[in-house]
Amino acid sequence: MTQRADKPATLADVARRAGTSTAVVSYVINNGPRPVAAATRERVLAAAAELGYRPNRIARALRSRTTGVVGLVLADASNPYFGALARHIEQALERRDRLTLIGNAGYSADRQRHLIDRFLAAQVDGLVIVSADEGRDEADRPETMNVPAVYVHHGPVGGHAPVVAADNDAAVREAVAHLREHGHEHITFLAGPDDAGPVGLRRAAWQTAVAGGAEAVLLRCDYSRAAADALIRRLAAEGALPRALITATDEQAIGVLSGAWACGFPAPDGIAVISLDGTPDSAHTAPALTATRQPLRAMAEQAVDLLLGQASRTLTARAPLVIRRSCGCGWQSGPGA
Amino acid sequence: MTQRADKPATLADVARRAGTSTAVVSYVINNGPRPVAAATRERVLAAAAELGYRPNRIARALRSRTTGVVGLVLADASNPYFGALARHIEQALERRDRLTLIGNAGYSADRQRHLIDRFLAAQVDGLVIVSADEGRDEADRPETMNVPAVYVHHGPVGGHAPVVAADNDAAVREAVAHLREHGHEHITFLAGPDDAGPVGLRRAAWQTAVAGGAEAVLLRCDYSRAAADALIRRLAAEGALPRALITATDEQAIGVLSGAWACGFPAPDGIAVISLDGTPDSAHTAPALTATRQPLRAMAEQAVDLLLGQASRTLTARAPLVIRRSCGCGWQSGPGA
DNA sequence: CTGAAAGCGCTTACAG
DNA sequence: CTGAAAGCGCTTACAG
Repeated sequence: MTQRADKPATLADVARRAGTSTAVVSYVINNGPRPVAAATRERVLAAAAELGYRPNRIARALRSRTTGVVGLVLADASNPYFGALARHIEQALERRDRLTLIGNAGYSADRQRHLIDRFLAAQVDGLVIVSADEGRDEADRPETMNVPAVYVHHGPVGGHAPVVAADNDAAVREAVAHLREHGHEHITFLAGPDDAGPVGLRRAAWQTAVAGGAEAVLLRCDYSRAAADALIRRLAAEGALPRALITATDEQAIGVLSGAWACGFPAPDGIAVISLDGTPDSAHTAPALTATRQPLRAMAEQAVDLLLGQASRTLTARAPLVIRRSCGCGWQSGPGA
Repeated sequence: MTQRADKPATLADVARRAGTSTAVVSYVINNGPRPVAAATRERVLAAAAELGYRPNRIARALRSRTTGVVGLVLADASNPYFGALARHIEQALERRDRLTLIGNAGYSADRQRHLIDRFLAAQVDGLVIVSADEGRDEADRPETMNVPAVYVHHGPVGGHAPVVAADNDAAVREAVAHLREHGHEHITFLAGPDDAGPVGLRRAAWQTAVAGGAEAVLLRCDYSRAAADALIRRLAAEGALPRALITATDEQAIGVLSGAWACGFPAPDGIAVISLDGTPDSAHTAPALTATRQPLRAMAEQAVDLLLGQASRTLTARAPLVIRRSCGCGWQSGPGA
């Protein structure tokens, strides 16, 4: 059936073959905006099928000023947390028949701004921004440009764009409570290099949760496994290894686990660890990581609905604590076992 | 300087302001294909700057039939190996002023085909395919469609498109040799569920490398951490845990490490492990994973050069063995220490 | 319900 | 070196 032509068939080819006008062909291909007689419709559909007609999205975009493409700005796709988020966002977009343009900003505000400019030049219908650090003013430019934007994971301080993120406060409270059930009084927190982004929120939530309890130590390091690994080794060497630690991110937790193991203080006996960024794969560390499970798919769905105007309310999703072994829980038993 | 207009400036606006034709403006914006007098050029540049002119890539694409967009088909962006590859490919493309459309095929040939169709409809200038399993014939369609394609990590059996991959044979030989230096005679291999993709090549290379030695056991499981973890637990329960194991992928190695730890046979004493997919983060497992380091950035650069016609030869890059602890090596010492 | 035609913003022969 | 104009493949008032 499909034509063996060198050139792909155009709307005009279909119209000619169906003996009608390009307007009518457009109406049936797009189911509107004008009605078409059933008989005509059949002829058009048949002609399109015979010619193997595929609409040229570029031409459509030029005329209708909507591309069906959304730009996704990411800090770093090789971080599994962002990678998983990217996958869910791409799939949510795909379900709504949109294409995803991706860019890695690499934790740099300059690169992020540059990527957004390129996406804007490509006429994206919207922007999904997964930023790790503080969004500067430039992150707000998209609104200015009349392109809808939504932030996932974290948004800029004074921005107008919606922000989709999990409930950091509840997650931190739950982690602190769980470590207390294990009998820990000193619950240390491992934050990022500064209080930027959601990690700042988590740090604050921890501060509040441990207030009134025993003295609480705040640790900081970069978000890489390597940095956390090195920090733990240093602390162990100084005899200052915490007994119970909540890490802001999975990557840090993984570094803590490997560092502690290397120093002879493996978790959970040497150090009890809970992470706040749980991706599915955090189950396969040694020992298995107890972590807050970020509802990535729900976040992606909501972000995309918001972006495409199919939802209006921003609801912060619950991030439940998934209890595994790094906190000190036994195989099947609860705290204290 | 930038105009406060609601509508972005067009080529025609710039031409009007510079008192020239759109053709001339196009020539200066694109540095060709016709020469322009220096004075005219200055006027055009000034006008463009004053109006904050940004070329409309959609219009350009419709006219010139080249979009500056490349489609990247990936098995799964939440797998850190693919995520890292995706990041390098996007950045290589960005350096050459191309945009990257991304899609997750989720290990499904149907979804991969569907994604390629969508990318083709969006008029991509090329396709980068990072396929995990056997590429079926449909993976070859791109050539038919006159869109250049390049496979990274693995290509279909009888395809014409170039394939960029690391040297699996050499990597496997090196891993086997290293475990032998540690005194292991029985070197087990953990492959995927079947011999599809590069893993099949690695399996074959292992077969060859161990031929003539002691009896060699082949294991298989899915590519997830969970599957490898479960396999190891089962083997341990049966008393059939191998003493030395090469895993086809990092994800499997991580699952092996966590499973072995959970069973009381932690690596490297309980089981010596080497992985063949080393990403930078494999350094932060417990114990640190000895692995073949895939030259991801070099692979991405080469793939993109090949795609854009800036390179013609496919050279398989060396994937050196990075010795850490899971093979049994000590802190600073070599094999046997 | 249908058709002829304008126009989206560019690029590029073609003619000066 | 420069300009007037056609045309890329669509969508969509507008007029029948």
